[in-house]
Amino acid sequence: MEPVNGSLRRSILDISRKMLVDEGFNRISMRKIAQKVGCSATSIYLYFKNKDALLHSLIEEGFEKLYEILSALNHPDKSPARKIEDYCRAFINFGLNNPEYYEIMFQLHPKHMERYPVEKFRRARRNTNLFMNALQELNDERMKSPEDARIWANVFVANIHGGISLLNAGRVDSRVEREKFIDTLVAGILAGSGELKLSHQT
Amino acid sequence: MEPVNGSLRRSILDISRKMLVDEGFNRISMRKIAQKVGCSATSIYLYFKNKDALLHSLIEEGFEKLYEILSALNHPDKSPARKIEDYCRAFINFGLNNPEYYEIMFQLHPKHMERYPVEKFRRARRNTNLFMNALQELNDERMKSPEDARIWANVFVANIHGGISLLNAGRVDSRVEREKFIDTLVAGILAGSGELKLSHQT
Amino acid sequence: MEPVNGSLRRSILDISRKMLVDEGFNRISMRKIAQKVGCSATSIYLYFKNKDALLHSLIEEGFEKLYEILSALNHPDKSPARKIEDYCRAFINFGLNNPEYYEIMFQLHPKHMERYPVEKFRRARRNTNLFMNALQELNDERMKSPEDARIWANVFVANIHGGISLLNAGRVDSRVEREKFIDTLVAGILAGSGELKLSHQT
Amino acid sequence: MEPVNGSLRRSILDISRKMLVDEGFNRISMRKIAQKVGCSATSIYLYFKNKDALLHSLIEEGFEKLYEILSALNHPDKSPARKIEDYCRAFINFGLNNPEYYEIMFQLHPKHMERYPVEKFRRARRNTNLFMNALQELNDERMKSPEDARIWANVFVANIHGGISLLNAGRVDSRVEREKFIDTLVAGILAGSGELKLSHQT
DNA sequence: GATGAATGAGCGTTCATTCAT
DNA sequence: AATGAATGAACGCTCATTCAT
Repeated sequence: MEPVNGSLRRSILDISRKMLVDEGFNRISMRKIAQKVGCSATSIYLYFKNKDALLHSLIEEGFEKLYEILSALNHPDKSPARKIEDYCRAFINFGLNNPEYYEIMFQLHPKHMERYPVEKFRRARRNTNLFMNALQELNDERMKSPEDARIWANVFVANIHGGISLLNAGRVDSRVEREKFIDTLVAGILAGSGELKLSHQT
Repeated sequence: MEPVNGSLRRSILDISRKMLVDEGFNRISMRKIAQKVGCSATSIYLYFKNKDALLHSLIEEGFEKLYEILSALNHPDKSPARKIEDYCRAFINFGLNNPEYYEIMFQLHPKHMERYPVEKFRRARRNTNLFMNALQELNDERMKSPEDARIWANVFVANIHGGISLLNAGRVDSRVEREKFIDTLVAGILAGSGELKLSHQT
Repeated sequence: MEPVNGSLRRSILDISRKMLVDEGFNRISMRKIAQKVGCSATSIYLYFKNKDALLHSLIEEGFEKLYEILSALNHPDKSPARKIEDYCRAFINFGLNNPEYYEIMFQLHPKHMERYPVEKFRRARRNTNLFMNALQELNDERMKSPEDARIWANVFVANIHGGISLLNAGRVDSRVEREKFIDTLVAGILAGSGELKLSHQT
Repeated sequence: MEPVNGSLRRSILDISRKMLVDEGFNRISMRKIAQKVGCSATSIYLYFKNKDALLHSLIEEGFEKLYEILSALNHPDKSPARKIEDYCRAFINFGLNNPEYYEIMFQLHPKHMERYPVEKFRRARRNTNLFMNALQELNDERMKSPEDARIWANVFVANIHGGISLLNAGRVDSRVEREKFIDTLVAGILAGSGELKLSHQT
């Protein structure tokens, strides 16, 4: 997968990622990427079989990046509740700061991406698993079984995702302050699982 | 579903709505719609000024339909908690049963739809307002101010939306039962706002 | 040629003539004409076989109109030199005030208008003939034969046409005052045929 | 004329120039050009940004070509009167022999060509300036000021243009011999400016 | 490793025109 | 006398991709 000389490949990924965030997936074309990278459109095909393959690489990188961010918060001396809150906030920040990235990671329907090997989406699970593990560390009886923790972890991710998605799509009532919305969203998530509470009031 | 006679406009709406979910907004073309409808591409322009106008009509229909469903649940003799739960479940059902509508209603970024009059999205508020009103009926001190109720209503919608979105996108862990996921999602939402509880255990 | 009820036909001609001047021949469509007239596009076909036929009618009217203007200047008690100058100025005014009209009358290549019966262009000759007749009234020996007068008449029209054409196309040096250009153009024409002079200096 | 190898750009220019006179600017399409050239419509865009840019190139080439022809006649040991007559005849020949160039150079209204940078039309001035310079070399008091010479130069060009335009459009009376018409046109121009005379009688 | 040349397919849209009523 | 419904053809243009070098 790695080319002999990786620098051009790297540039293509970096630039197309930025363009993705700035202009949206359907608006970027191989031509435009090549132009910004400073190579010919043909050259992209040396490193990526086609546009889809480039997209797949971006998705993978996205999941990787998010996992790096979240797993860095997983200090052993942190309370599980605190971990969960930190995960939530970091997840939200990631989604808001990389909206188009986020779109291809979580909103792209597999049907629209048939060529993408489904199993790769499982990488996303690693992120959900962080939530699951923290939930199991809680002494909550509802979370004792791994099945329950998994369900709740998926629900948490869904809640987070819903917030990011509506914010990015501009569908949150404009009279609601962004900050308060996020705080309430996180508070709701934590409360939802039972005894969790926000670590501080804002 | 066939154009047969008269309502070609209706056929165009129905078919393009269905195509939306199968192929995504940017992948459907006027030609393809026409082909499936069984008319010429030109004919679409007899009923819709352009592609955007067609999409706008679909969005409007979606909001209208959802509001019809939710507002029908707003019986005066129902407890506010029960109302909220009913709203949640009906909302989720709508999203899962009409993924085509859902995608354009909640996932389409305004940036990609610049010509859509933003004010029309305010129709969506009517749905959020149903939640808000029910929340204010609760004797929860956190919901006393309309501002707080509005925030929570938006958070609820975000939570619901996140669940629908991940389910439709096939991003919920396949080991998690769909039913349980939905129940937990709703339970989490209700618990999130404080004293609310599921009306029945599953 | 006249329809039973001529009013709609009249409206179509008037409006399409105005649109022609305002927007150019290729920019007007049957649809747009119909819209401005306030009838259906189909209705235009009741009075004109097709778009070309409508254009032909406009051309005919143009020649007719120009002839009306020019022939009105042909008073018997006017000197031939004065007649010629009056013709020139009236011709120029017509061309400048009806630029698009003018274009279809004088610039439209027969090749592009194959369906237009060539003989109809002979109507335009009536205008040239006014010049020819006036030239023959002069006691200029060079104009004695009708052949010579005809040549000079055609040259005069060409000179006038050249001025109108360049002015309308914005191809006259912008540092040259429009008024002076026209005066010099007319002076040149009159001098060109020998002893003619401008009736007044400006 | 065939694309053969290398200069596809050249073929596109040549062929579209020829098509221009046969079919008119608005009637030629990128597709039709491509078809005649023997390449794909897309390929044209490799050499010209869009249809307008192609047209602009043609216009520029036309002005360049005409200037080459006229300026070659500007020998220092030639009398100004002779220069002017030579310019006239060469100009006319150019217009009659290259009607395709001519149409886009002098007949295309800026309104229909909004994107063409107006300043480029100033190249055409170089041609008018040749007339202007020759006129100033005359010992004609009416031409002493540069302003007057400029006006007369523009009038000369207008006269020439009118003749070419009507000839090319087939609007000169068919009973008039082409040769005589041209001779008379030139004679008229020369006489128009005062003491100029044809260098020979035909 | 990199590219310039080239293309077929497709896009949203407009057009003149026809036909049944 | 007039029209609404419908369409085939064409438009300028962009796209992802290929291929010879």
